[in-house]
Amino acid sequence: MESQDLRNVGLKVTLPRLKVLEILETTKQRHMSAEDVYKALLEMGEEIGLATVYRVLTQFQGAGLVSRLSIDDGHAVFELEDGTHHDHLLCVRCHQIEEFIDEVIEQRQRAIALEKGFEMTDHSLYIYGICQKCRQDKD
Amino acid sequence: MESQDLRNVGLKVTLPRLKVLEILETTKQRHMSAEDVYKALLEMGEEIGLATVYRVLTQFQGAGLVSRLSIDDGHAVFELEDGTHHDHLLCVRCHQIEEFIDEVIEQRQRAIALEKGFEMTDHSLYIYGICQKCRQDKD
DNA sequence: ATATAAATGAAAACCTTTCTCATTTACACC
DNA sequence: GGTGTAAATGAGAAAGGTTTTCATTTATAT
Ligand SMILES: [Mn+2]
Ligand SMILES: [Mn+2]
Ligand SMILES: [Zn+2]
Ligand SMILES: [Zn+2]
Repeated sequence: MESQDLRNVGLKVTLPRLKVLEILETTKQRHMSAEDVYKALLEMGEEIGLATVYRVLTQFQGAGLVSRLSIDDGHAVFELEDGTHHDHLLCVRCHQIEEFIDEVIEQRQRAIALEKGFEMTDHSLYIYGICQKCRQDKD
Repeated sequence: MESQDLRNVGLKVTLPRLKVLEILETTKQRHMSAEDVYKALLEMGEEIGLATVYRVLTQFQGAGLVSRLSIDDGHAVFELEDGTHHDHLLCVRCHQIEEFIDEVIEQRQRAIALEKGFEMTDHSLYIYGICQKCRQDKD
């Protein structure tokens, strides 16, 4: 049960938090905006305010339950944290998101930070492009 | 003279465009937000509206005179285009920006896009961290 | 059950960026 | 050098995603 997940990270067990967690765990799309989550809640019959959705997602991020991607167009999407770091490919046509891991890139990033005297705290890498399906549909 | 630079890219020579170009060429900080440029203009005694600064910077970008970076916090910064693609390291303390080029990373990105069937149109890579100076100051 | 601190909903505020529209300006032409 | 016309500008409004405010509701410790 998710109640324990919430208590484990020091959050009180409330209906909005349980429902948001449920959405994230059961929805087919792994990457969701706050608006996506909000709409999914409405469809589910839960009248939870958008402000609360934002608050809950931000708390989840702080608690390490979800991570937030900041897409170029000033739009954030959230995904359940699974412990494995990965980066993203984004289709500029259909907005589909794919994930990838590349240890060579990770390594080079660490080397560059070191070279420049930076203590790396984070990094973000997005590859933008046109996905296979969109390229077939028409170009 | 910059007038010719503007004509070369098909832009009429106007005072706002000349002054914005002058700021970008003479300021010590290579990476500037629209607000930064706007303030620099005010200090220079030029009363150019912020909307115009945004318009001019966007036109310059379209013309290939400047490039725009989208930083994580939904903030854009502009820099004079010098023809060489590069990526950025950002200090999360003092917001200093450093640049780097890494052909290994560039190559891997192309390979990943290919692997996933994406036609890459762009990519953005930011390494966040604490710069050398900020680490010395106190940690 | 009760008290208390925390969480919520609704709406307003925020912040950066873009748009609207009346006014000004650049530049081609005479 | 004037003139006409389309383009550029400034001020402010609007946009759009996100955060804040504040009165009300809720979770949890006692
Ligand atoms: Mn992901
Ligand atoms: Mn740069
Ligand atoms: Zn696509
Ligand atoms: Zn620093």
